[in-house]
Amino acid sequence: MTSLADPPTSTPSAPARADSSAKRSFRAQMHQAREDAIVSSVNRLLAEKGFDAMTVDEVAADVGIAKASLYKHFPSKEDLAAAAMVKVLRRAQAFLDTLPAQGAPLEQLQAVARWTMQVQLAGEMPSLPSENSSLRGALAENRDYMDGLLDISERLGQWIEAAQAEGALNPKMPPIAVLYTLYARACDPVLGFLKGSEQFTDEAIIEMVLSSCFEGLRAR
Amino acid sequence: MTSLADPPTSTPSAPARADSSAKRSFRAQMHQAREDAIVSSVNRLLAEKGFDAMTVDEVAADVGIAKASLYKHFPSKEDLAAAAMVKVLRRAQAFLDTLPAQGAPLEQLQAVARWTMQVQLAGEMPSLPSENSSLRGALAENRDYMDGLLDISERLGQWIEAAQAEGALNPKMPPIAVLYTLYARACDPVLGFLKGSEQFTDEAIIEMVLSSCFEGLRAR
DNA sequence: GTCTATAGACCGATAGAC
DNA sequence: GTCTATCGGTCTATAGAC
Repeated sequence: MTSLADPPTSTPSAPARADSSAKRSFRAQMHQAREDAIVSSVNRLLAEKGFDAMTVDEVAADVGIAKASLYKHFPSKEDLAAAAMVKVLRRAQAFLDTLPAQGAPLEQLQAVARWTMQVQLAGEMPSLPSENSSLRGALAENRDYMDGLLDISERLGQWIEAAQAEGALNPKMPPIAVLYTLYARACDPVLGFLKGSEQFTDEAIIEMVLSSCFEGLRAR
Repeated sequence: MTSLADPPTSTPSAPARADSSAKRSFRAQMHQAREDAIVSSVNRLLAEKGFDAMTVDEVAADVGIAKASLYKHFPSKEDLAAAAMVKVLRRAQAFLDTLPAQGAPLEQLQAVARWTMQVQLAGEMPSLPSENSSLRGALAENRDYMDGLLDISERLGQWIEAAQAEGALNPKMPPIAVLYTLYARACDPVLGFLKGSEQFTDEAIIEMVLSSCFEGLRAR
């Protein structure tokens, strides 16, 4: 009875509007809006407390809906978190799309690192437990997540190899190590530490970490 | 920690090892041995699962004692973790003591970073949740922990400033940022990622991360 | 009438505390 | 070994939109 796939002819009484403003049924819009609100809340809560400390009651309260309604959208807490992770991957992909295709590889990589740190300082970078937890498994099963992650790694990998080929990046470093090092900037605790010291602006913090990442601590 | 049957001693963390025929009662020795075993187990479990995922039942089972006995030694899970943290601080202080006092500051700092990464790869670096959690507060209240952390920060700070003064470290970087960056190496997820790739030895991983930390990703 | 969201009680398991 | 709190997840009954 429950047809998840929405046929285009859902509302019989609704006259087909001009295609310019016409869209899915009112219900579907509400559904989508609620789902966006859920993912947005989860994203923030995940960023500020982490997966284990986040409770689904909390999410429901934050969104302003009943917990049972949450489970109409996502069958488990893991799926909730996975949806948030997929969202940031989509955001990252969208950011990559904005980068000029012919830019210098090194600058592309720096731009990406800068972006991930901005997202983290904005409190919008979900922190997933690096090792343990049921999340690992759930994410590994999630097609959207894995595809997105692979796509991003692929694109960064191209730039890394190009930057090494043209002598901009240290060629002695395995590309995989460079990739992981960049990913690690997204959850670098140094950002939070420096922010907590209240001595620097967000911009200054990002430039410092970016510098230490690419230029190193040693004097040049 | 509340010392119930502790003889009046001036120094809280006495060696207590060499005195086989010493004054300490048999009970006290047993007590100490059990406590060492507990802290050791907590240290390992904390390193491999983190504070939230670690249960005290697990700790009791791992040590091989009753859960109730745990509470004879530590009044709460937080104190358990704090004891493990204090232990690694003590190890770190002991390591700092082994460094030649007249060594080049930069090399001292590199040696410290290398040591923390070795400890982490050995699965002996307890990972504490950087932000949230009740642990933060408990640690901030713990005198031994705060004193040890301050002492280490002090000594590293001296080297950092000395290294900058002699032009070995980038003088544009605030010392506090350098300090946090070095601390962050102790919990750098890149080590685990690279180890998981099974392409490198532990030594190679450490040298790569050490290089990226001090030399930077960019070609020199 | 039919569908769906809501509020809130409710259950089972687990973990910390004692 | 027991108590108690919490949390993930479910269920029911009511209300309202179509």
